[in-house]
Amino acid sequence: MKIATWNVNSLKVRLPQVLEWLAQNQPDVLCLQETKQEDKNFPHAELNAAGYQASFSGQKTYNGVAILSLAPQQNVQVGIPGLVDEQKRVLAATVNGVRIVNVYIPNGQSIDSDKYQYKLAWLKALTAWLEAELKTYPQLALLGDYNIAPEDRDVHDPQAWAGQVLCSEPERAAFQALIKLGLQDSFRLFEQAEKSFSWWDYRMNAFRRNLGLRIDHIVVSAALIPACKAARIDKEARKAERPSDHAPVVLELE
DNA sequence: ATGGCTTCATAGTGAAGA
Repeated sequence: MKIATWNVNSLKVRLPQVLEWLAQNQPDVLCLQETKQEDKNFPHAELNAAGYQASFSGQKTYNGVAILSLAPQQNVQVGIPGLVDEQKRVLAATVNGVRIVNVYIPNGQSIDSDKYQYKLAWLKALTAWLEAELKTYPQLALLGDYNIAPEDRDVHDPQAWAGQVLCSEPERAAFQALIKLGLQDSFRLFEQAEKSFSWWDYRMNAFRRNLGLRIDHIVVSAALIPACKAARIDKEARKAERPSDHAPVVLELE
């Protein structure tokens, strides 16, 4: 089973690239973030024709998540139960017995912003929900755009980013709080190249210069660890014409 | 250098992303 996550920064713009990526990679599950598309405009037909079923929770302009899968999805859940949030950032479904939780964690903008406080409160709610979700679904993968670089090695210039949003201690502590639920960052289960990133700014030729951050993750429960076979970031997708600023992250399971 | 690029939105001295 191959599962993946990709912040596509507009599914409308990126649909041809998503279809091409599905054809080339044949994932069992692909979680999308920043679809920026209302549900009424979701491209069912094109994805179905490619062999994929889809659940989705979108809105105009911002946010929006979708889960694409070859196999049927059960117990689809939209949003974090009990959290009042207009922003469409969470979608969960069970596929082949694995609980897939797709998240677009808030960006936070800057540490002195209200959005940063929203991010931290949101992460607290996510963690509380996942603690319960893990009891129901021991085989669980949390995939998505976390908007957190967990360690300095996930940052091209740790000194420049020190204390900044995406790298601040409270955000990293929130990431570790998720890990403490009994989860692991699947990317780090395997040897990886130094300076492996999943996002590069559109500006300043950042991709060509590999000035990036690793902020997209696939974190898995203990029960799934033995099944993990390989993890990688697909930098090729970032080289496309008119790419998303994020690259897909892929985990292969037995 | 608080810029730079891309998207969606509207026609803004734009907003937001990361």
